[in-house]
Amino acid sequence: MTFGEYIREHREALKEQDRRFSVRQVAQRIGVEPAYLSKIERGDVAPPSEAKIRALAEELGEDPDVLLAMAGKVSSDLQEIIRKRPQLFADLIRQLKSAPDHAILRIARDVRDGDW
Amino acid sequence: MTFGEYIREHREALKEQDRRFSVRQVAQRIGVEPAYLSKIERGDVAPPSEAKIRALAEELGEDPDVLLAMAGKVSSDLQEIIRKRPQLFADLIRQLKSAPDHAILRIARDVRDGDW
DNA sequence: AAATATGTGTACTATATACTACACATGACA
DNA sequence: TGTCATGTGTAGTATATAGTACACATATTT
Repeated sequence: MTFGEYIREHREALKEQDRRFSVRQVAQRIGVEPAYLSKIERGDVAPPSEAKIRALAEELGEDPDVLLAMAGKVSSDLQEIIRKRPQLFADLIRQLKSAPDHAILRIARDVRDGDW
Repeated sequence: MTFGEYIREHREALKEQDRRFSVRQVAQRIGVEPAYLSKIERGDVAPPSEAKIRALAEELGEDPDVLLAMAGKVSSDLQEIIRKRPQLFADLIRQLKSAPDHAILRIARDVRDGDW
């Protein structure tokens, strides 16, 4: 499923219950032209900027990191974290490339709980 | 220290011992015009593409992830790893934002050794 | 039936990215 | 001293990114 398809699907679902989720009205709320959002949803143009994707995520109640990923992007705040300690993070992330989900989850939990 | 300054410094250092490290010759080996490399080193233009930065890292014996970071970029292979599991990695990386170096290092080591 | 809202086609535009090509003054060296 | 290499100034190019503006046919609402 492409970025555009995903957006369209979820926007239309919300529209069932609330007609404020038309292309035009969502476009207005996230600050783009309706024709542009329409083209994005149909894959006629590339996904929009990170800022617009974030606004869209907020509007549709979706996870911004997931939407950014579908758009082929990585959140700029994550990039900044990595850029500040490139060797440490590059090494760790490559190690985790083939780790199972539960292992990554557990590490995140351990770090959060301060078990280190 | 900027990307350009760093490159110039390290290239000049190598040039002391080996005159094959002139702007012209390095430029030729990494596949750019000498004038362009000159401008990069003086910060006259933005850092080059990821591919050229990698070639430069190879040529100067530097860590590509570090050079990419100085250029304000994050390696595309890391971005791809994150994009495949955005929630897991986004969460983990944000957790590790303020973790001390030794903690991140230890996690990477633990993962490598399979202690999980 | 009239007014209004909706989705989309077409045609642009502005800025950034990632360079090349050529010329030229200066310095090294044979 | 002539040749060759060196670093750099100027000008230009191709492609990507991130959109806008307007018009128009088709619903939907009043």
